[in-house]
Amino acid sequence: MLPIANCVRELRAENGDMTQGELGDLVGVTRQTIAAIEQRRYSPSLETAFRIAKVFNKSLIEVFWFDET
Amino acid sequence: MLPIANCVRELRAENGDMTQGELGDLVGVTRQTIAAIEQRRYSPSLETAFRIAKVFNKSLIEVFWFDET
DNA sequence: AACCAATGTTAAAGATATTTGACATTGGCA
DNA sequence: TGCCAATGTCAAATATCTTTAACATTGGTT
Repeated sequence: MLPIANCVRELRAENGDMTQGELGDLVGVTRQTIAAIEQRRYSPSLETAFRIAKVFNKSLIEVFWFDET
Repeated sequence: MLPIANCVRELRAENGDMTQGELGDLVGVTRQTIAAIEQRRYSPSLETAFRIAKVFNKSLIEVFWFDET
């Protein structure tokens, strides 16, 4: 498993059941990229991480963090 | 210019004049990678950004930020 | 049951990050 | 002056992220 965890899926749910596609459009990436990030198949670029956090009005470190364990 | 700025060079100076090579060793990347990040030739991966911040006991967002302008 | 939106998933191609090895430049110090 | 460490820089190779296109699965609704 990649060392970086996130709560993107939860944030989508909390924000009016936003879909992966809608979030991708707001961030400027595809829905497959959002899916891969949520499933931790890879961690996003720093730029994509900043943009995702901004959509939810959160700081990057509230959305992404190092997963100890 | 890339949209993400950082204060890595300043942090190295504040921490006993740490060299690019020493920081690279601590982070697990090469000195060329540190040089490229400082010069904003590209922005690091999210993982590399987290590791750099940790070396200086800083939060990622204290070391890297979106450069408005 | 049939339909439809959302999500899972994969392969191939493209873009970007990182490494490796090499050589140039600079500044301090013996 | 000559040496040496630190940094700048470049090209080629490798790794990782992202896109595009396609098809499968799931769950809800009519």
